[in-house]
Amino acid sequence: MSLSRPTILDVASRAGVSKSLVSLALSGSPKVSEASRARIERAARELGYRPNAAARSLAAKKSRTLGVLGLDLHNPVFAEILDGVQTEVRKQGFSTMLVSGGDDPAREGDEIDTLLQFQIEGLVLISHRLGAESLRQVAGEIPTVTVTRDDIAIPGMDMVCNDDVAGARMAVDHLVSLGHRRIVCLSGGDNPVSHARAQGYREAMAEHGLSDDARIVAGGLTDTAGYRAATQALEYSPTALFVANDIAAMGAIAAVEESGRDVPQDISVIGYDGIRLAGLRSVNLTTVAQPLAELGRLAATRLLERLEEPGRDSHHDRVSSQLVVRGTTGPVTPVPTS
Amino acid sequence: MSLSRPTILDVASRAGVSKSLVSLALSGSPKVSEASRARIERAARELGYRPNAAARSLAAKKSRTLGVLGLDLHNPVFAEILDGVQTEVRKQGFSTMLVSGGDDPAREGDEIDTLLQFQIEGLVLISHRLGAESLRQVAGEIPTVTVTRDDIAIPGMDMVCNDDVAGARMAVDHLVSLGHRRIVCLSGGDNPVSHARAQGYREAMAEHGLSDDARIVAGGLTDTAGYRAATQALEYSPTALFVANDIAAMGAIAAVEESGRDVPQDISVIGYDGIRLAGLRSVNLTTVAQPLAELGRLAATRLLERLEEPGRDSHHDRVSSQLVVRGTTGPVTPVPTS
DNA sequence: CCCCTTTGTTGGAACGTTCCAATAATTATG
DNA sequence: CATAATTATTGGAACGTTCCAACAAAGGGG
Repeated sequence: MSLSRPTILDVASRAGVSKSLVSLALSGSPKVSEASRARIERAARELGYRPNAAARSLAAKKSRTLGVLGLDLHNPVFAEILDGVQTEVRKQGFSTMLVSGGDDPAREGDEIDTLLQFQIEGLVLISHRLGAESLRQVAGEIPTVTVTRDDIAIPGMDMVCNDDVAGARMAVDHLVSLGHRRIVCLSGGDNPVSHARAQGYREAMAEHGLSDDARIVAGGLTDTAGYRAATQALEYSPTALFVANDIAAMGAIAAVEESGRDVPQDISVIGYDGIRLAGLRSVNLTTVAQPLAELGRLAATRLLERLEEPGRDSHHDRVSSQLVVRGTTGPVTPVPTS
Repeated sequence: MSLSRPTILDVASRAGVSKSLVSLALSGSPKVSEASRARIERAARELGYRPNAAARSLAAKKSRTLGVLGLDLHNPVFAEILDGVQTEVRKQGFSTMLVSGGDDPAREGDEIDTLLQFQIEGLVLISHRLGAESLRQVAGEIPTVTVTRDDIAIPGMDMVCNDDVAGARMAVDHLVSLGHRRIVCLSGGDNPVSHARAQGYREAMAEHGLSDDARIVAGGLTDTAGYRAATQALEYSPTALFVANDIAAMGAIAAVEESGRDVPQDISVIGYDGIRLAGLRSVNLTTVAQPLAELGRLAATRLLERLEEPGRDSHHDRVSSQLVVRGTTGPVTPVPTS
């Protein structure tokens, strides 16, 4: 048993060629004779040779690795986007290095630093909380693409997101088509995404001539935030709730049910995001589904394109979301005014 | 604006010292004078110097990076364990490189290969599907710890898991204490974890003198598998279901409710794992909770310990799980035999 | 005041690759 | 059959670190 890993030199001497030829052969160069290639491949296999990524990256000055910064692994939205990113990145022969910021926004900077130490060639930012300033700085240093965020445009940085305003409208349209008028919006708090969704709600309500019925309750993007906001929203005796995201919608449903009302019999609830969880049988949530994996795939594609062609203009993709009707929305039932 | 990143040499010349001293200073060696240290740190800061991890790993022959192989990012169990791993690993100044196998078990081998190319120093395997053969081979090549699996003992490999047999017993004990007798187990299919949980069920039923009531229905670990298995289980007209994991339990609840029965009024349901999701208000699932983050933290600790002391004996930790009573289990309601 | 220790500091040799210019071997061309 | 053109192969110089042995400078003891 060998003490240390075999290197390219071991392979070379076993195959009876120079290290350079081994390097050439293993990288699939066409100018290696069939005979040599076969012997080299055989030698490599026999020795269990595995290239040293650190040495490769050092010599080639490129790591063929992309960094991904995500907010939080528990967040299903993040997990599903990441999945799309990974798929595409791998397909193109790159690797992925993943870090997550956790609850401390300040740590996101450190995490990016770690990624840069590993000589990543590009950076995917998923639902991050970087300010315009830091974002600009990062994007200046390395090709960057952000996903789910389109509030800050930076030259040379690509953005991939869904159209939150349009999505929110779809949600409202759906509810209105079911006969709802008293639709309350449970907002997701003070962040760009939630603002856009609330904006779409307002616009759609106006279009339907329901501006007077429009009510926005301040909430958040978590289960408990949804619960609290819904509890508060019940004071407006709504027939439907448009909630800023799926997780909060689940909290809202719990609040509605605890108040003795039935979903969707008494109150319809619609979420946003289209996480898998929403499709589970016992959840069965109507929602505006973003093509999450597709967002990730697209982000990876844009980033890899930019690596090919560094100076190109910023791409700004807006993919369209889709209404997925499940069991938490239904027609208004006429209130027995007895 | 400089064309390429500053190196240690740039820092050295700016600080007026040799590259060696910079290296020493930046790695916190005590044998650097205060004056030099200050100047070096200042120079590094001014240049925006960031060490090149590839070069460092090459020269030092260690990467200070751990690899993590997980089954699937969507799986909340995995995400929560990973969280624990990351926390601990980072605390010790290591980085983490994450890959996931996806649906194809064969790809897990490739993924490990990628990790090894990056010169990872240790490997954390979370709910993987490697066979004994490959597992032995991997563990022979690199310090390895597996989480949530204790069926294959390999010398030099550490294992961290919960006691599934004991956990399943707790579930049954809980149900029995509520007066249940006709408790059906929805198994999680043909894998070591599910076998252990079914085994615990059997043992507990026997202890309570309920062997004659014991029924195991073949299921799976997904939402739909739980749904189907529950549908089938209803034929035994049970008063309670013990389901192999939380996700399947959610499917089971949907099946019970669709059949017109109420949870927990007519049928109690208990899951296993303790994913956060189970705690959401609208889910509110009673479950046997594994300390998932703790499992991850412990795995990382064991692995890092092994790096310190390579030859040591295998550790085999079995952490205990905890019953978390929520809203899906309740006392048996006497059947109106009318 | 010389030698010895301690404290700082340094240059050079790794580490395992890739890349390039140079060479060797082979085939085509006149 | 010599020479040119092509095709295969090679050695050496990077890449940016760490580590080590060696050296300089400064105190301390005799």
